[in-house]
Amino acid sequence: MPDGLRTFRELCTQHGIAVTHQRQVLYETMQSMYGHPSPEEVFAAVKQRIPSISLATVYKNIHLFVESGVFRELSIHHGTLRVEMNKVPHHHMVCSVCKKVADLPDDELSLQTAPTILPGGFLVERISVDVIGVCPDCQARPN
Amino acid sequence: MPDGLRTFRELCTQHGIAVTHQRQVLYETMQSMYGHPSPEEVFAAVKQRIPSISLATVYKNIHLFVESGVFRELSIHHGTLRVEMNKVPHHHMVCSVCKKVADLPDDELSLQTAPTILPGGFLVERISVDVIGVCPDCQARPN
DNA sequence: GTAACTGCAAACCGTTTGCACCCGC
DNA sequence: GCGGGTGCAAACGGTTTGCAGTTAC
Repeated sequence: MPDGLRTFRELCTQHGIAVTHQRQVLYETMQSMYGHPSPEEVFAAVKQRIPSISLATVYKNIHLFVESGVFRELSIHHGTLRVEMNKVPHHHMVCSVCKKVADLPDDELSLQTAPTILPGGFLVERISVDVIGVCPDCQARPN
Repeated sequence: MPDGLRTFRELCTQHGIAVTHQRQVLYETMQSMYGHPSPEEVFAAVKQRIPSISLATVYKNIHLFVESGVFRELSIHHGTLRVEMNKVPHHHMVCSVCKKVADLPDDELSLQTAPTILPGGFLVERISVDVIGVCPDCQARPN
């Protein structure tokens, strides 16, 4: 049995999901891609190894990977445009269950003033801190 | 001239945008709403004062407010699902121009271990730090 | 007067769903 | 053999666009 498959098989067992060819190729492809590609980009890449794969399968499995803890969602957001109207500097508490966003006063969690230019040449405008967790409502609610 | 209009007029002058009735009501409504409502929710609220307003106008003006600096987008993301495949703890540099996300090693910007439960009863799982700014490519590129 | 703004309807695009068939366990 | 996975096509929902009429400056 090739190494890749053995490893992937173990990973699936660990996370309680079934092993399929599509799943394995998807996983390997994602691992090999640089940065944070979109589902469409992943789809295009996987298609080179499995031309018949469908975009729906890619979506279903990316979600499965995220739900089962193999990967993580980059940013938890509502999927719709949200705007900041609070002028006072503050951070956000984002509930990973219900996705609600609450403001967190700056002084509960202070952060040093950042350097203006980071080593790589990135020009810093501001730093956004999201505290990800579970809000009181969702803690109380039975799952 | 009522106070609200005078203030809004000044705000528009400051940000270089024209004053319209829809714009003013939209602004006031958004200011008065709690949290971070979606465009649909804002639309529903504004409709109570201007029943004929269209959703397109709401979208156009929210974007205008964001572009001209009256409000700020809550989270800069691609508008599509992105997944974290890098297991090493790190933060992100998000370019506000091209929206690209690059990883930032944890040690360039360290953060104290967070309390597990915040004063409000929020259960913390992890803290996500985004450094928002302009990437080298976009600094070099003529606007 | 003219450029910008509004409202409408249609188009768009990323994502999800229902279903018939197929495959892993 | 059965339950879950796959591929397809159609549906969905949030957002954008083109356009004709209207308004701000």
